[in-house]
Formats: sequence, C-alpha cells, structure tokens
Amino acid sequence: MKKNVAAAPETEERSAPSVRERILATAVTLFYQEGVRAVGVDLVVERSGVAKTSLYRHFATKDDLVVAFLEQEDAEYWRDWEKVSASVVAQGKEGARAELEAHLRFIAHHTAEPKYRGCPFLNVATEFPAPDHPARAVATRHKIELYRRLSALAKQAGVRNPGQLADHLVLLIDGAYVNGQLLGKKGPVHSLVQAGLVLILAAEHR
Amino acid sequence: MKKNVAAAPETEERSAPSVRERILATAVTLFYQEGVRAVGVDLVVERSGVAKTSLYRHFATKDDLVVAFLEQEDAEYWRDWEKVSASVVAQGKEGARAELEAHLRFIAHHTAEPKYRGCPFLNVATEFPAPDHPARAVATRHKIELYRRLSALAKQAGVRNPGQLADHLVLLIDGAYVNGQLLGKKGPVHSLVQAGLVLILAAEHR
DNA sequence: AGTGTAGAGTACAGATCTGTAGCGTGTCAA
DNA sequence: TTGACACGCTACAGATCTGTACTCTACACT
Repeated sequence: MKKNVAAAPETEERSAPSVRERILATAVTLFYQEGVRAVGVDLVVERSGVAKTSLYRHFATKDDLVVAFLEQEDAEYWRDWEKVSASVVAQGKEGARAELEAHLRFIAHHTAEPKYRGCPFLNVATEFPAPDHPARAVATRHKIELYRRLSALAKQAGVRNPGQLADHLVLLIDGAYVNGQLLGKKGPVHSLVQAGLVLILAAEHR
Repeated sequence: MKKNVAAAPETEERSAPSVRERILATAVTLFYQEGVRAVGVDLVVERSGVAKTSLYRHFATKDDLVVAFLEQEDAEYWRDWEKVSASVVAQGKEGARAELEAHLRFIAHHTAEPKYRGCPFLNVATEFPAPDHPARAVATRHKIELYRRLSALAKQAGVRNPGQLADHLVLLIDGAYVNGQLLGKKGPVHSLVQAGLVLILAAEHR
C-alpha cells in the first residue's frame, strides 16, 4: 500500500489519472448508462475506488458532478464532430453539403450502437425538469451550439434559409437520439440519413 | 366528517370520483409535471387526500402506478388524435394528406404550450433505462402505434413508401417533443409543421 | 525537521423513499 | 343486527440518499 497514484502535478502530461479524473470518468460512465438519479454518490465512490471525502473535495455537491459530467460529454461531442469534419475533407469530398451528410451518418451510426442510451443532454433535461437546475444550462447551451453549427454549414452550402434547415435537422437529430434509445436501430432511426438528405435537397432547390 | 365520497358503485356514471380515480389523476399530474422519480408516493398520497393504505390497495407497487399513468396518457393521446382526425373531415378538407398536416399542427401547438414538459413516454423511458422495466413496454407500444397510424395515413395518401415517410415523421415529432421541452417554442419546434410538409411533399412527388 | 495538504477509511447525521402493520370508523348488504 | 369491506390515520421498518466529522497516513515543499 505504498504507491498511491502520486497526484500528477505535471498538470496535463501522460501520467496516472488523478483522483479527480478517476471520479469524473466513473461518473460519466455511470450517469450515462444508468441515469443520474439512479446513481448515488456512494456508487460513484465505490466504482472509482476513491474515498467519499475525496469526491466531495473535488465536487462540492452532486449537482456539481452532474454539471462536470455534461461538460465532459459536451467537449467529447464536439471533438467527435470535428473528427467527422476532418474526415470529410480527407476523403476529398469537400463542401458543406458533404459535411452535413457525414454528420448525419455519424449520428445514425452512433444511435444504432447496442449500448446507446440516448443523448446525455436531453436525458438530464428530462431527469431534472426544474428550469433553474444548473445542469440544464449546459444542456441548453449544447443544443444551441448544435443549431449554430448546422446553421453555419447550411449557410455555407448556399441554402436559401439556413436557420430553417438547421431547425429541421435539429428536430430529426434529436428525434433520432430519443427514439433510438427506445426503439433501437430497427426503429425510425434507420431512416435518419435519408430524411436529412430530403430536407437538405429541398432547402437547396428553391 | 360524515360525507366520505360514497365509493361510486355505479361503475362509470357521473358521480364523485372514486378513490382510485383520484389517486390516478393526481399521479398523472405530478408524474408528468415533476417527473416520476422526483415524486414520491407520499406526495401523491398527500395531494390526492387519500390514505397511503388506500393507494397500495389499488396499486400494489409504485411501478404499477407508473404503468397506469402511462396507460392513461396513452388513452388520452389517441382520444385527442381522433378529435383532430374528426375536425379535419368536419372542415371539409378531406384526405389523408390534410389529416397528416392537421396532426402536425396539433403537435406543434401542443409542444409550444408554456407548461409543456415533454412526451411522457419518452420521459419515462429516459427515467427508467432498464429494458425490462414494465413502464417501458407501454412506451414502446405507444410509439409503435404512432408509427402504425402515420404509416396508414401515408399509405392512404398514396405515397410510394409509406413506412419510410412514417419513419421520417416519427423522427420529427419525437424531436419536437424532446427539444420543445428544452428550448421551448422559440426553438426548432416552430419549424415542425414546415419540415413535415417538406417530407410529405417529397414522398409524394417521386 | 516541520508544516500543509490530499487522500483513505469509517462512522454517522438527517432526510426521504417504498411498503407494511394495526386500529378505528362508516357504509352496505345479507 | 351482524359481518364484510373500503377507507382513514398513525406509526414504523428498512433501505437509500446527500453530505459531514474525525482520525490516520503519505507525500511535497520549505
């Protein structure tokens, strides 16, 4: 019982994960898979192999941990998003239109995974209906950012009304997220890409 | 303290609501507005002005009450649905196409209400991720029925691939339900009807 | 050497949750 | 009149929840 992970003072180098990172990583998995309300602080403590006092040193309340969970999901989401964008130009298929399609394909593929448990932002918003819950702010910001990016791509694609196409795509995407969690990949989600293409096409030709 | 509601033996006549009805009506309101996990049995008992023992006589477990809540929402949903269908023929605008549009408009209007708190079926599915939870079965059944009805209308409208159009519309509708709960009527939901019309039109012309 | 601090471990306070036991009361039907 | 029964009321069992107090250890920095 001598080695104790060593606290990682080198700020961000490659090293054993800090206690805070271990807690957050565990919370992300559990909150996403089982739901925030269903997972108690004690479970996070047990699974991360950490003392409860340590958890509360890094996160003053459970709500703070929930917010950190969503922030992490947010960062990861846009990291993936940009990977998709990069892969589009790497394939030579340039253009905003191709990128929109690639994002739709990525989302469709993602929602069809067996362990898929829905969109964490929509899930948390559902689990905490109180409009002033701190986690809802993160969720709202995330969805607005999604709209913003889709809108920018739509504009770039030369669509007449980019904001409107973005609205349409957000509806489709959120529908896929939430329906995929209930009916799985055999449900309507398998038509997501096609529906998106119809809407994009219609927005272009007119 | 003499009058005690009298137990309503006349099965379904106009009379004071039975204890079971009072419990269920209270649960429906609370579960929908605040969320199922956030509402304890004690609160339902208090708000319905009933003894806890009475609640557990009518509903063996809280899960049973949740199932009854969804069954009631399901019945109400299709009651409203048929009212919309009837109003379409009453307006002289016959045809499956007009009916599809009317349902979209109704949903758009509904999700824009200030007290709108999302689709109860999607909400419960989110709150209880365990795939064998009894309430999920009701939710799944409801969504399949929605698909079935949309598909039937699409077929009636003479669309080439009715199942596909139904998929598209389900995505839009579920997206409106879940996004409306987060971003409200100023969000993408205000484009729901328009997006639906685009998809319907595209399904017809080709 | 001494001090500050992060962490482990344990115990616990206090609230809240689902579900049950026991008792009293009024209503209805035989 | 009597018995069955639904209901109200109180109390409680037992679990679980968030958050805190206290002690002990290990390491880092001065």
